[in-house]
Amino acid sequence: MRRITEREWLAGDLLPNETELAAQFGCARATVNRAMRDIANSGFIIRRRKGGSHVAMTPVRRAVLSIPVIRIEVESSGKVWRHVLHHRDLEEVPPQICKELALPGGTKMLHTKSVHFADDRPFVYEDRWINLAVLPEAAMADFAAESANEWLVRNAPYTTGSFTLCAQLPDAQDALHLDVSMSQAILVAIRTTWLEAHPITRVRLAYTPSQVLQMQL
Amino acid sequence: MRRITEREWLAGDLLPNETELAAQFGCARATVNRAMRDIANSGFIIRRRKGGSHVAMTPVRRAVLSIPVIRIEVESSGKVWRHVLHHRDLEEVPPQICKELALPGGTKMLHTKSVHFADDRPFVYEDRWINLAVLPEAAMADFAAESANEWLVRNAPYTTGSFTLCAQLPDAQDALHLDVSMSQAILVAIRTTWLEAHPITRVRLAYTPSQVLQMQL
DNA sequence: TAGTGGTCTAGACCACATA
DNA sequence: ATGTGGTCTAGACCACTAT
Repeated sequence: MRRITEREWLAGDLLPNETELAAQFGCARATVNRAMRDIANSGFIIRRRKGGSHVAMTPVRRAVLSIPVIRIEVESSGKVWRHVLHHRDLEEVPPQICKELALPGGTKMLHTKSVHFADDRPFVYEDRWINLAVLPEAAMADFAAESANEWLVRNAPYTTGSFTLCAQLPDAQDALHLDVSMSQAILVAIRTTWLEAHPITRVRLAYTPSQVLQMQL
Repeated sequence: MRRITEREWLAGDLLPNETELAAQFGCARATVNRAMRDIANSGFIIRRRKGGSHVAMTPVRRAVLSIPVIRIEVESSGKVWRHVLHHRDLEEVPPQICKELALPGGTKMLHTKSVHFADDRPFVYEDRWINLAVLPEAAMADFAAESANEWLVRNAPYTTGSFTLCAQLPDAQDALHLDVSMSQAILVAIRTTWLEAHPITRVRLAYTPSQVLQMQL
């Protein structure tokens, strides 16, 4: 790492192999392997069998966003979390969302709408669809007592998912629930999770205008 | 992992220790260690010496955003990338940014402004500060030929950084350079990178309104 | 104080991609 | 065909921290 950050080894350069580095550092090959695997995970080098290890040409810069349960997110900033369930019904899924989830048109899912508060100020407005075909227990869950967000984290392990972020102007519902004007930009996150090939849940989160997302490089 | 995703081991449960698991799987303890370290890194378990390994209470879900060089980002969507440098000057850094970078007020840095195009349509407007104290070579670089974005990726490895996303309405400069109205929400990313304790660069990227950020869970 | 994970070693065999 | 990283082993000692 020192040789890379101090530009002694430049982008594209071939590094010595593990055996050679072990000799240089006077340690076992396994120790070098462990270190280089960590460095490769962090994106600074590219490793290939037979090809050797190279300093990454365009260090793949990755930002990692931690997504805690919303209650934890609020409470960890020292505020009091509260949650109001506005809507809960079995409904036909809009065509666009059906397409997103690769489901046939006219499928019905559990639709919930709720607002999370931080110190009695709206924090995020959540519009969620839950697939009862995969998760029938959700029909019995009391989402007024435990938020759907938290219930799902505890009860619905997933194998894959996607997360999309965009900037929008609040629609009428967003503005009403977040208590903001319709002329301020807000962050909107759309998240879907899947258990193998089956969609579990699709949620749209509308954040209040002051919210930012902080990530670590 | 199977026992966690199939909810045989629930949130908070104590896992057997490494020696016990090695016996169960009929492998060496080092192999169990390697596997559990990976699982801990992916957020499913929490490990503590003497305390043992527990299934994470609120699985910290992480979304990973890949940040390629902007030219690559444009070209990988099949479009032609082009780049125009509008401004390049040694200037006094505004107080707010000085504070952000933990620099004394009145520090001077290289200030560049440029627009990246995709198929001749504005893609992102970049407003960047570069710390010549850490990176004197940047004073000589021709950012009209190679974008500052790309030059820095090739020439300025960093050790830490932060990445902040927010939704904003374009200011006059954004609107002008991106050729959009000032009443559409846009995504704005602010990114800083550091080499140890020294700030290298601070950039604000204003995206066009249609842009979204896609991440993998 | 004792038990856990963290780390390292010296050696071995294997899978894979490249020359 | 060959050299590289990938993985595993059996053992050892250490650092941390819960009890």
